[in-house]
Amino acid sequence: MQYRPTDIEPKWQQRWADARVAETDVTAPGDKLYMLNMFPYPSGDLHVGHGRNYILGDALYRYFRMQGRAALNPMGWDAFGLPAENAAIKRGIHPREWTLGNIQRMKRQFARWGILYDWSKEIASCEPEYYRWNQWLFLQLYKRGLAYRGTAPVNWCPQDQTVLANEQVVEGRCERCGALVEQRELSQWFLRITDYADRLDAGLDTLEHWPEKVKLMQRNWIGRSLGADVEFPVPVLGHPIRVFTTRPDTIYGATFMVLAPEHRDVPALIADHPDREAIEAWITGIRNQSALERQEKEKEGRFTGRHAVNPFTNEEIPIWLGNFVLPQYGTGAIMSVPAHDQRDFEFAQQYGLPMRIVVAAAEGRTSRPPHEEADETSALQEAFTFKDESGISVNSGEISGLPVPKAIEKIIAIIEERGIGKGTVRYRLRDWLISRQRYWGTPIPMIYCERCGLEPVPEDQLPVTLPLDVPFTGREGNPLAKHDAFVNVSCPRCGGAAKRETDTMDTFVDSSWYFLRFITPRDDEKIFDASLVNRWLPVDQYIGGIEHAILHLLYARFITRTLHDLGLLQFEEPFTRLFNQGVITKEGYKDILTNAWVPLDEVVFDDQGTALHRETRAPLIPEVGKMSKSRFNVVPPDVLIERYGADTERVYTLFIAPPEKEAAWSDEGVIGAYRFLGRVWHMGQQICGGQAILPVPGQAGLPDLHRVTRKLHQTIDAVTTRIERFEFNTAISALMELSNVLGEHAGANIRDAFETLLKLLHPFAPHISEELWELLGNEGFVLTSKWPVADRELMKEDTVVIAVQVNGKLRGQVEVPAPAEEQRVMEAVFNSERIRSWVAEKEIVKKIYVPGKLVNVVVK
RNA sequence: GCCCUGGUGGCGGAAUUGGUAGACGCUGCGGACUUAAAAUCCGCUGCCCCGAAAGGGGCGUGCCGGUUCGAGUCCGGCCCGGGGCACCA
Repeated sequence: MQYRPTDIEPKWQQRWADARVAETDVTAPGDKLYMLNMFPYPSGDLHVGHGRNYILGDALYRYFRMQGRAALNPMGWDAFGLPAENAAIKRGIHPREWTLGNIQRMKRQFARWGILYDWSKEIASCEPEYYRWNQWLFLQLYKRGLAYRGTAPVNWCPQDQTVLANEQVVEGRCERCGALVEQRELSQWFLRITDYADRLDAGLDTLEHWPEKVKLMQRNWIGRSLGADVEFPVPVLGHPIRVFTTRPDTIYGATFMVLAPEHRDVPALIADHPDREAIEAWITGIRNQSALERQEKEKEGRFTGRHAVNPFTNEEIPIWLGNFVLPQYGTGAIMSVPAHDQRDFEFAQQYGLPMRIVVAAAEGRTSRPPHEEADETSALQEAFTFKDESGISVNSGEISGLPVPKAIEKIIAIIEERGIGKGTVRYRLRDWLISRQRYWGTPIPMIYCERCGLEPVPEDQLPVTLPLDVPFTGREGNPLAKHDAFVNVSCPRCGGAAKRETDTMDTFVDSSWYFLRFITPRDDEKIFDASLVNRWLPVDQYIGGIEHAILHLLYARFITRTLHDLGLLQFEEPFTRLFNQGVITKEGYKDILTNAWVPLDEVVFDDQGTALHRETRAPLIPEVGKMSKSRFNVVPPDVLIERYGADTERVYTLFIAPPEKEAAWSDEGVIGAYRFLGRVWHMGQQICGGQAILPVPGQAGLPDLHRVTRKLHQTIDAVTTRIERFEFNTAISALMELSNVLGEHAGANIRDAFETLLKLLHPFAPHISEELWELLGNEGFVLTSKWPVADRELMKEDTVVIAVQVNGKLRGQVEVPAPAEEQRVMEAVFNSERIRSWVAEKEIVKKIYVPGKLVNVVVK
């Protein structure tokens, strides 16, 4: 019987569904294991690139099931967001309808891939049953002062008519639509994530099973830096200006001060300046710049005409304004040490400001700066940082002679003693702006009353339901604001007329706690059952794309901590193990002239095989990129499954490359996986048809079943350890090797070995595994059978081939019975004619024996 | 600029602690089966040289150098690709 995947796959998918194999009773005892794939945004159709993520998770899930673990593997939908609203505007479909339709399609696709989720726990963030807990969570944070309303310059996307988070601005453009982002001052809702900056940073050290890369990205994002706040007296102001520095040890070298143009003392400083108007105009110009513009501008400054006093040298130092000083970071003011900070150096060079060297290279440092000895600052070409033991303080009073770290310690002590500042820690992290002027999101449960002011919606009135009957024009901001019945409410405190908040929440709020809801998804009394959640969480294995390495994971870690502080959770880190899979790329065609991607059906080839654009006859270049509709390089799973089956897609997807790496899809490569499964299929048919009991003539006239057994146990061992290490590609290659060995013994009694192969194959190709398992007369699912255990004794080889080297060059090999004892190996080596000829008449200096591997004879 | 990665055949990729580089798969070539094609099966396939053949020799993991009996793996210095951050004081 021919291997026809389409004949068997739907049948098994149905059987797994009917038997509810993936449904987990979270109240039952057992060795719990919580697996989770990041819940997807239901954007519609899935391609094979998406498949990698889910196939990987499913393979792992099936493996753990067979290991006897009580594994939970739920799935849901990150269902709020902009694309649904855009679809409504463009095509007149209601966002809800569009979203639910996509969910149905994607669910069907998951089933076709043979992926098992516990659908009894399905959640969708756009349903009131889910988002009411978003609102509840918001109210708890509000009560604790962790949600607040603030005015801030925000990134405004003129195209989408909405506010974007810093992280949604990529190179000054909207992450979604690519429009140039503008700066606007708006009143917004924030979550005080900066209160947790230290804990979020410190917590990274406890995440042993997270990729180093992700931890590093988080660490950089939080941007913890240690330093000191120091006050510099400013006689003309009557109060000092506070600066933040990470290098208080260089304070003797602070020869000027630079303020952000937005600094609050600037108006007073320039009040009497003869060119006041020109400076004010310059400041206004900078204020109107977008973040991108400001970043790209050269360093530029203006002298205020005023001076501060360096509290250590007691010198008067000029106060400048500089576009490179950021108002949001530190105190918006810096002390400039041009000799030891590159930015200050450049600024000083540009405006001819003085510099003083206060750090010298330590003894024994190989590269010494040119100015040494002479204190010749003019010889400096760039700043010399020396931020560790390689630097020694000089010309710095009481800290002179100390290595930099010691000097920092001591100067902070002095600063604190003198009461002019203190050691501080600063973070790059900003508070999380969650307001969105958008319809398709969770309404923020707040009310504005003219008499009472800001009033939270009482908890017993939740959810604040998102009205469905709104117009979608794509203009003039949020459609919710035009829904009178939604907006006009009575104040929960005084009962008078009041207005509802029309901002909705950033969808990252939805995804910052969804993993908690999966345990008790239908609970309408509370956000989750704390005792069950504390048993099942943290998530044991979280799987998702690297694109969520910073924001989603950081927000989830933050919200988990706030719930911990509310006394609901006993843990602070939501995900114990994290795995980020790589993207799948595929070649597409790009027009040389316009640099635009060209659909495949518009590509023709000339005699030389050069790709041409059918329309214009312009040459095209093949280019590899992430699969996306705009690149016309997607591989739809339907076509693939129709032709080769889901098992083939699964095996190929996992075989193509190590899962964390980027992988290039190859249509030819798929055939290899298909052939492999075809061979397994035929072997199964033969064994089932009784062709398996006849001995085939081997070298000794009999099948080498010993070799089969050995290979089988080696494979059990290899597949098991490789799955545990996420080395799916080599796990599958081990199975191919086993199937090749079994193939050589096709006529022998390999039935037991073959059944074990089916088990090992199950995580990767579950349908064919179940089908052949049943064909061989077995009861029950392979999925619910027990994962085999390797017998180390049976894995051992009978003979050992020892490589023989002379002076490190391979000169031959000898075969000895296992175990390869040194004496026997050496005898064999020197009995070999061939090898003796290489060492003949030379003095043997040394013999090196590596057990079971090689012998190296060193001769003179 | 800073940080993190990676560089192995025509291609995707294998290679515990330094110990026979190229597993497994794709492609390509040759053969079997077939009226033919597809599918399937078998063999060969890193490069170069000697040989009719059996066989033998040399080179080879981005480049240069070092340590070692022995280096894809360790050390030093470069070159190139990918990703993240980017005036964060």
